[in-house]
Amino acid sequence: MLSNSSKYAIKAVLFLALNASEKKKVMVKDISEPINVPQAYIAKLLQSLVKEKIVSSARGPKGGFYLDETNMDHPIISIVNVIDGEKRLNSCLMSLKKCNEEKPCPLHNELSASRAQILNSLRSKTVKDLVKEVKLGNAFLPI
Amino acid sequence: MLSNSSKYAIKAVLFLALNASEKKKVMVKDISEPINVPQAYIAKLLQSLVKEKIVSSARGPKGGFYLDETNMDHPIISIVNVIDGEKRLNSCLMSLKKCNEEKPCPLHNELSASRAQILNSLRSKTVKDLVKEVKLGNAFLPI
DNA sequence: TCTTGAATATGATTTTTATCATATTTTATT
DNA sequence: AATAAAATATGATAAAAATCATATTCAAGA
Ligand code: FES
Ligand code: FES
Repeated sequence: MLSNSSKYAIKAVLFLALNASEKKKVMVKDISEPINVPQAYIAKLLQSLVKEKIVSSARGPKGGFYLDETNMDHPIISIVNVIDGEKRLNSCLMSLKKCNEEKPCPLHNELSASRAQILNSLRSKTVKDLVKEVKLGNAFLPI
Repeated sequence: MLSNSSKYAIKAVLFLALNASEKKKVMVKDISEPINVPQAYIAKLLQSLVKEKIVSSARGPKGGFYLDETNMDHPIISIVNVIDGEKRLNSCLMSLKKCNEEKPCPLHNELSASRAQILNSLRSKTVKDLVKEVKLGNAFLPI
């Protein structure tokens, strides 16, 4: 469904949203441990996210990663798109290509509605939305 | 979502259901071309499926693959389980482990219903069910 | 029973994904 | 300006998934 890398990235972004800010940046080594992802690995993922402006960063002493207000408004799918590419969640369930709506495969009619719902949630839910759920105690960050 | 291998396997099974029978077995080379999967690759997948009794086979001249009546009644998920293993569709969307229902991740509440629907369809729909849809012209086999 | 046509078992190779390592660049602090 | 602390760029290695190759086994038909 999602690659390991995407899962890691989502965890990291949410962790930052909850624990960092422009005036309290967090370094990779303080991210990797609580989210349980190897440091060098999450560092690389974060770099990709910074490049696409999904997260913010600053180097040098007092540097680190954080999310600014615009970062918080990104939909979760944008994280997945950066890490996994656009087509991962989009390909036909029976072939490697995307759905052919005129000639749907036998799984399409059965499953496409559910899949569309998932896509839709990932598109509409922002980092801020998920953070709110965690703050309300309705959801938890898995390690 | 599903691995390439699972998709290939599902295509092959459906192809057999539509084009083979105990008295009209089909050889790998006559399966691989129409479903557009390399021969040696689909051969290996079919061998796994035979071992788990998802498809039937016979060797020697006049041999080949086919589906008998019990094969036709297998749910699609059993194909996926043989090829991808049980946990592929089951892991938590944010971590590598399966859902923790008591402490759901922030994506869980949002997405688990849709995911459960998908699982449910794969569990309830049999090979025979999908074949029927194809025969009715409601669905098509992708190459 | 010999030959031939098929699946099967086994394993090698290639590609992709995941993971690790490090030299370079930037910036706050002294 | 010099130092040190951080991200960044880049690339190496390891593991897993996908793909390819082939020798072996089994069964039908001559
Ligand atoms: S055509 Fe296969 S899932 Fe849409
Ligand atoms: S999907 Fe994460 S806890 Fe269920």
